[in-house]
Amino acid sequence: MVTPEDLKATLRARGLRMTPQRQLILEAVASMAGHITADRVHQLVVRQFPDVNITTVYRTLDTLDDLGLVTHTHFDDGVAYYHLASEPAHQHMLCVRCRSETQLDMALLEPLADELRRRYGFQAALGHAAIVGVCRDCREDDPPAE
Amino acid sequence: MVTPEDLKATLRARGLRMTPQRQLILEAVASMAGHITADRVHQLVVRQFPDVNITTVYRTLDTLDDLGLVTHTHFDDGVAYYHLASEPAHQHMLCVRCRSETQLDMALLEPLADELRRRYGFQAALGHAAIVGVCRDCREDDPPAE
DNA sequence: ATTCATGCAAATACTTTGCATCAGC
DNA sequence: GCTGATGCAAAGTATTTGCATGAAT
Repeated sequence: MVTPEDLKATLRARGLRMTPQRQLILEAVASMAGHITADRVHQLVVRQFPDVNITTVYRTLDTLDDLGLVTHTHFDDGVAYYHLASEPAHQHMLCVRCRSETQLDMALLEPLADELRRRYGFQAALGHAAIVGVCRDCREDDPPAE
Repeated sequence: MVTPEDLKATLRARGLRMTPQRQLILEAVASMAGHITADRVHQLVVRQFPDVNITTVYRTLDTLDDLGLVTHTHFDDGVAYYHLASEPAHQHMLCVRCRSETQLDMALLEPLADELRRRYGFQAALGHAAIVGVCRDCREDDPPAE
């Protein structure tokens, strides 16, 4: 859990300032167990402070990402989904047919990450993009080609 | 290699029509060894036929995707990158620091795909999204946290 | 002749930028 | 008071939609 004091300290270490907006936006991300979009963060923040601008939300999420407090993930729609960096690493599988999401044990990705590191020296952020495909139920209805 | 006749046959099987635009757009995708964006396809097509509209490019790429002649991939910028479906399956690793791309042997992803199929019944399209991370050279300059 | 495909313009969704004002330190 | 942060408006990028015209069958 990231307290306002933690946030302030982290900001100051970089010469940045603590503001109510930054605190609110971090709290909004934290309030969401899973992922949240900039737009949704804005909706939540505006309930309490109607004048906070969506621009500030984008800028702040970017700042928090730089600070390492949050990270973001892309599904297959070009939208950035944010979550707390302190959350346990995880991954999602997204069914392109029914749009259902299945949470995934990150341990399954470790062997691949190790292999990429060993073979290519590449430090893969495998949680960064959701895995898309076709889920079991949809395959039963109409199996994909491959 | 997809000939105009192949295209026509594939289209007709679905009650769709053969048009010069569709042929040109498919050729543009084929001409590019790797990935190509809708915008880039448009640039290529317009050289020969200046009046072809970008809307038609988007619609046609979508149609070709439905027909299974092309597929698309997302990197980390929300842009769709297209390539021929008949190309050998492959994958890219994208360095978020230097934006360099490394081609990847798809065989490395097979174990993971198998595991996801076995455990979750999920047919993953692992080539659909690039793997982002930090490449060897950038790690040497400034290693990432994890 | 029918009906799908195209071109054009406008709209949409997400995100970024310029700039004057405001507020944290 | 200095300088970074914010709000607002406007622009930017990728993509989609409505509709009248045009072309494939």
